[in-house]
Amino acid sequence: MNKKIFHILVVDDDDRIRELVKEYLVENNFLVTTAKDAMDAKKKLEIVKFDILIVDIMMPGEDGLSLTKEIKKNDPIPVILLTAKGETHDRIEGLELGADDYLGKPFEPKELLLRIKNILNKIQKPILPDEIYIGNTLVDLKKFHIKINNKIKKINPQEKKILEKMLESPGKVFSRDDIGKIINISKERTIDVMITRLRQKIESYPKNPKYLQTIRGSGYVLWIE
Amino acid sequence: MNKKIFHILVVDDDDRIRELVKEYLVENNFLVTTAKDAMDAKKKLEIVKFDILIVDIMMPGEDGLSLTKEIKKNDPIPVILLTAKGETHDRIEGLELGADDYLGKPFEPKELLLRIKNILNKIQKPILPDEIYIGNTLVDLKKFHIKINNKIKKINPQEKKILEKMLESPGKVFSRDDIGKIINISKERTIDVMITRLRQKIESYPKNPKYLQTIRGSGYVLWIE
DNA sequence: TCATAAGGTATGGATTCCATAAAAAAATTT
DNA sequence: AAATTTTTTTATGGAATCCATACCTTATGA
Repeated sequence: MNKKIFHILVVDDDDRIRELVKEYLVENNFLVTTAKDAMDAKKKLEIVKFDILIVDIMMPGEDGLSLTKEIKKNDPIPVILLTAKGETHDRIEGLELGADDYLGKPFEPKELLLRIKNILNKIQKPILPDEIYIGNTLVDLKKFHIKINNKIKKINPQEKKILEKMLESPGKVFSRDDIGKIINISKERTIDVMITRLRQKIESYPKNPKYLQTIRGSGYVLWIE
Repeated sequence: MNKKIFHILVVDDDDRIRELVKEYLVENNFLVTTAKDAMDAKKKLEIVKFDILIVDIMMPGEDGLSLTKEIKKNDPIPVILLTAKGETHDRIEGLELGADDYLGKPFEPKELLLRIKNILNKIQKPILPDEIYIGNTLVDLKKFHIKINNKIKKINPQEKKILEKMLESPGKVFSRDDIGKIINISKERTIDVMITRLRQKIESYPKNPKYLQTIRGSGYVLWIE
């Protein structure tokens, strides 16, 4: 049985780095395509589906941050940003934009490989059906709908994201940190608020939650029956 | 805006014609591979997946008809046959064998291009029936008509294109980018406008769209019931 | 049982995103 | 080339959502 071969797109204007990275990754059994700038990258993204993107922040023309932002709008593809030494601000901005990881230049190829594997581990997500039951509550993630007691309620994108993740692992305790990572938020109260809202939508008696429960000191769990 | 690049295999024993056709198609943004006889062609077909085949009927060794027949047994790939002048009988036989089109030599490259595009158009799109219902709204794409509440409204070419694509995948979320690709537009507001106009035509209550809905942050979906 | 930590929620400002009217520009028909 | 239709842009207001804060409630264990 063969493992799936992952296809990586490396976007960097520096020929040397591009080829070096490519060579190293190919040695490690990845399929690698390179692009020398944002335009080139977008062209290739339209034609082929990549599993992961490695993007240099500093590039002539459209820069890596902007490219990442644009791509992430339509595609949840994982992105690793390459930043020149000390670009702390960019790093933060990059992560906020939805980059999944970053790596400061100069870097050890081995380190890059590590990050890639790390990300690939994470993305092996089970595919959820469009309609899922939580007790008698019908959740339609695609439509952003919840049907409870014959009433239809709408959920918003953030709520959907959280629900989606929790539905992938019913019974698993999600710490606030976990949830924060899903929707890029850190304040604890804010996360509580989102949970409250979700309860209002999926529970018949939100004050006595049956499915979306609090684990004091640890976080929240979702039970689906 | 970039389109998918199609890969064409040209099979002809005549070097001159092979190169001429190749050159012309490459100029028109196709990826072209050539083969000088049936054996050569089959070898290449095993290695790479082509989108379309152009085959000369008259060839030393296995001829074009036989080759077509053989290939079509395993692969529904579209084939255009090239026939010498006056080979009427072959033409008919060729079409019976499953060739998708034929072209009599000598031909204008432009004519070949036309046939290719014609075929690619067909295989690209799932075929929709002429009349489709969206709820109680009757859409006739061919006539550019929409019949809603017993009134008939006209849709414009662009509107038709969008509707067509969305009807091919009801329930699929189309990002503005997706829609932009359909009609070659990039401005987001412009796309909003087209959606608004479509709503005016297919929805009974355009302000509360039931079928053509907005997915905030993601795009638009069309539901047909 | 009381003090304290942890969790719940109502509220609202800021921001982002979307709808649409109206006008300009382009394409098409007459 | 005038008229008409269609496409595209622009401007604006409004709505949805995000996110934080303040204040309230509940659980826990000393």
